[in-house]
Amino acid sequence: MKYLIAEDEKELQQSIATYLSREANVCETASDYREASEKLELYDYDIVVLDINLITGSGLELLKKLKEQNKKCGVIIISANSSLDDKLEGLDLGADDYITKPFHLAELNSRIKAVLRRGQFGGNDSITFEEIRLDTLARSAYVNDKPITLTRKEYDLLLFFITNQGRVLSKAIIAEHLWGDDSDLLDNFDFIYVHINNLRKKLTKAGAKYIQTAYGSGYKFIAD
Amino acid sequence: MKYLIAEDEKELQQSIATYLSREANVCETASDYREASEKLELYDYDIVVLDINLITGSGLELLKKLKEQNKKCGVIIISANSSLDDKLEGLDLGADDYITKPFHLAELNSRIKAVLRRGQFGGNDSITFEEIRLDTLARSAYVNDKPITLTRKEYDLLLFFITNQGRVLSKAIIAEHLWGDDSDLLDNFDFIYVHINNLRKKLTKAGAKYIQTAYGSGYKFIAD
DNA sequence: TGATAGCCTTTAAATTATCTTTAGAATCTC
DNA sequence: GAGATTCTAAAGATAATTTAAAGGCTATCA
Repeated sequence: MKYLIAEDEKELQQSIATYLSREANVCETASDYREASEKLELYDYDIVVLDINLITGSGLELLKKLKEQNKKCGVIIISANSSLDDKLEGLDLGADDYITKPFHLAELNSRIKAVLRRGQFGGNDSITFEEIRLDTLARSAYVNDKPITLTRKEYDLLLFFITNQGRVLSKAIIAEHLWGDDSDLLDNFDFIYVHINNLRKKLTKAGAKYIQTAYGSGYKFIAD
Repeated sequence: MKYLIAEDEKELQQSIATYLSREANVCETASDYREASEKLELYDYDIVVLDINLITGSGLELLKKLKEQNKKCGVIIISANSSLDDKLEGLDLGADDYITKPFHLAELNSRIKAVLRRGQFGGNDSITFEEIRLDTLARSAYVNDKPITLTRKEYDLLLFFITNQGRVLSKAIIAEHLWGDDSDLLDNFDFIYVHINNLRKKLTKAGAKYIQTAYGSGYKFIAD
């Protein structure tokens, strides 16, 4: 999972980011309207935590743009005052949930989880593809209802594949989504081969082989 | 796609080139003003990554010249300081985007992709010609919505044909665009025959035959 | 109009690049 | 510190690209 925290109060931003980076693979931040807008244009996120009262521009504006571009990421609004108007307008514009300052990080986290569940996984805690089922709460995987044990990276990789089924995913895209762009690894993607291989072995052993190699460009997850 | 990296810090230049050469067909470099200027005059590029602070001459100067020559390539400026002036001036002069040092290679890559999308493909991820459709994100090709598997060179060749439809493309032009000028291959273009033949076979088999031979001058892609 | 030289098509083999797989070292987690 | 996970390195397998070569086609000029 890849999150973006758009919040201009540096301290709050940092504490949110620190807390959530335990949950997400990649947790990036934006400190003003421009940065947030730019990052949203450049990258795909699963979740955006958006402060409505960004100093340099309205979060609502940003939200509007986001939804016009038809991005599929979930949006959770932070509003400073408890004025209902902002919240309602935000929800009208397509935000998935809101939270009012001050709040507990744990609450934000569980709201995010709820949004992910509702949005990406169709209101369900589990997401399925053919005979594969992922329990997103427990982060566990099943093939034909028999559990298979996956490591964290394997689970993340499988989830990324399933949520992007049919699309060719280059090693660069996979690396960006699972490792972020702040890593030393990024001049050498070879380690991805190993994870692909490990995941493939486990899936194949359980009778599910959907990871196809697109020679020279990446991998794709597809039913034959 | 053909990129030029105009950057005089050797190390940075190399790491950019290494990263981007996974994405582009041809990724050439220029280490000073003269070299960059020369290459831009001689060859066509889809993207130029241009350091504004080239030691031996101003990148802005180069940009100005480029735009006067009305080249259609996308330009992304690298600026060392975060001084807004340089950036704004750059954008004024026709740069398509800018990025400030230090930056992540993945970000540069995403910006390039965005510029290409906006510019060359009219803001769209897929590009069509009659019953052929290319999904530029997935690097996959369809004829009448049925997928056809192309190798990397075949895909690149087809994309080059479609984006230059109707125009006679000499083998030299094709070679320059798909292989660059730094190769040993270039005193003998015969290998292009093989790629043309392979691509033709696949397209014909799928019911699309648009590659016409212009005897003695090249090939062109055209509806009958 | 038919001989010829240059250009193109096609196939197969050689070379090169990319991917798979394994084993073990480094790192993280409890 | 023990066990699991993640990453590195390298050898082997597979697919793509290039080379080479034989034969067909096209324009040109006797």
